[in-house]
Amino acid sequence: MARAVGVTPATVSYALNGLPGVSEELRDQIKAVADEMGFRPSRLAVGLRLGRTNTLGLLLPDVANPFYPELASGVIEGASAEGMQVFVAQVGLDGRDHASAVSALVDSHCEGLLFTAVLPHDIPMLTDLRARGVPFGLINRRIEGLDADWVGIDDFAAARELTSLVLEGRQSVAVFGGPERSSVSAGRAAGARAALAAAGRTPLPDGMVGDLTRESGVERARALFDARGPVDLVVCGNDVIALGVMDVCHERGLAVPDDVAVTGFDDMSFASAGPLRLTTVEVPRHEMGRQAVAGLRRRMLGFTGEPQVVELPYTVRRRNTA
Amino acid sequence: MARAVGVTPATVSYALNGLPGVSEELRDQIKAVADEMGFRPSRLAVGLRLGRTNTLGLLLPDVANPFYPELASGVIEGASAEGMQVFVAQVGLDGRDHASAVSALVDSHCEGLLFTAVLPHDIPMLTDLRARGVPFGLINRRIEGLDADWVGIDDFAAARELTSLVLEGRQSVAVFGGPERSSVSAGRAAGARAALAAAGRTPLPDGMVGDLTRESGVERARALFDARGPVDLVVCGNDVIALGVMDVCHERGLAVPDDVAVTGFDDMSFASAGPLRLTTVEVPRHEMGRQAVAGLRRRMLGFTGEPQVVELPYTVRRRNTA
DNA sequence: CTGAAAGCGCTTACAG
DNA sequence: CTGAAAGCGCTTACAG
Repeated sequence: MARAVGVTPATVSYALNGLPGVSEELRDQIKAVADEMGFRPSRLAVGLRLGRTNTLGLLLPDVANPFYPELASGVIEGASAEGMQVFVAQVGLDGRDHASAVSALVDSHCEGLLFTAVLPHDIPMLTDLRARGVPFGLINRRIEGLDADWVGIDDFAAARELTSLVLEGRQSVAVFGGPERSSVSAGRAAGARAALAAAGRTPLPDGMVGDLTRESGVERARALFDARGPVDLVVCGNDVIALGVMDVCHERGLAVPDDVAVTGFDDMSFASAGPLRLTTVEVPRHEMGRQAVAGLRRRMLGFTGEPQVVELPYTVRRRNTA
Repeated sequence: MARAVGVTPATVSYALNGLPGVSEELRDQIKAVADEMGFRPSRLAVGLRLGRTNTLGLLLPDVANPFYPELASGVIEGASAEGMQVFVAQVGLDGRDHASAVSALVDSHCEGLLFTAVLPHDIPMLTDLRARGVPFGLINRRIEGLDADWVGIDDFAAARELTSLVLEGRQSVAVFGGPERSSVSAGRAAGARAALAAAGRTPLPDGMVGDLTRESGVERARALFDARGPVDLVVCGNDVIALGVMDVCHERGLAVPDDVAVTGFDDMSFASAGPLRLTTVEVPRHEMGRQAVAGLRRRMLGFTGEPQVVELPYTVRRRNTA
């Protein structure tokens, strides 16, 4: 490329990066030739030289839960708008493989990492990351005892609001939460309990903890109905669990919401499919991704202030399942 | 790192890469120190030196359609199993931004690219890519007139099989396909038509082409029912369209499948939600991703044979909507 | 068996 | 205003 114009690589670099020290005429000529040849600087070489790669890493748990792809979409879109590229790595639902995924990402000189499913046992890995000076942010889940940038919603308040809204006239209430150690699931379950407590009630002890899957919803609903017959209301930790609960209602001939009311959480696209129009909380997944990138970007640019906590607005959607 | 052991970087490189020319004793010592210090070679430097980055790029259209995340999951999993990392880039539904996404990926020295939503107008971009020696593969959609590695299913046969299966007793049949230029949508629509033709029938001309979205399903169903009243069967280009059609059936008090039968395509997880149990075709999305990586990997390793076409098995799932 | 040197493709002080 | 040189962190022929 340099040879084509008859100058040194240095001059090309100056010209293309708009630095002073090269005449306008020559600059234009170099730019023209670069365009013509389709010359583009190697990001590898630039990264190595500058120590800045414009790359970030995103860690996602498995994709059976459509929550994550939409979050990822926000991250990729936000990154792309800033000229950054995104390595996406996949980790187990329980955060298995976090460590190896992280080291692969760090080896590739990601300038920042975004985590979407942290659990308490990830603390050593994260403090190690911090010690190595790699900025990171948490999306959705957070960890008690680890101050870090975080983007999410107030799951407690949202669950309390949703539950209060549908509680009227419902006596026996089950809360089908998610994994015990997930801050998000814990917040949602606590919010539901708080709403019940405000009405002077306590939830049934059945099925409070479990996976955020449809199968888990099915299993827990079967066990619950076997043990207690149809209950009045099942508050679910996410829409997917709610789907499983409604599968069981259907299988046992129970009408939703007349016999059993059901609420979800997240407002996935399928939550309002056909006759099934789930009462749930809309979580701004895409925006969470964008905001997380914005925060990480600031860190990458050297911001060293206090951990930033971004709590986004949610929307309770009352439809026809509760 | 080299200094810590008191040898040159060269010796460290030899030791860590298991090359001959360094005593076992020294090798062990170097490995021990490397582990202790958490030393990991910079992928940037290795990439620059070797011209091999162990990185691939995946281009996805927007994620509203849950088809793609599961495909992406297969790609990421397959790549990870081979020690490769994946840059994920997002392009518009109609392949807008393909060119700029591709050049960003190429700048980052991706050794191969995987496309999931190519259209005929992408041909120049792809031939240019080939001219530059960057291997690529197509998943799901392909393009007539461009020989390239491809992984997918036989959409024509699957749609024909599905349609024949549910055709009995259904007189007026609409086919709600996807975008005209998508090979996948075209194949599915043609398969449905072939099944109809075999029964001596032709589809209604309404709504044959449209987006693969729920909104499009809603709009087309409304227009169809307005024009012709309830039809006997609507064959949809994917599950999401089918969802929209069933929304309209519900809104107009039409029973599925008694008044209107509906079929989908893809078998997304929500396709069998509660009372809604869509008759559809299961597409092995995850496996498509894995196979595409395997094929691309061979190319990256220098395989230059004929374009490889991998047609994966599908499964027709007859449930209760048709 | 080990060390010194060149080079991957850039950028950036530093001389001219 | 332009060119020669060093260096980012590695790997790999090439001498010793």
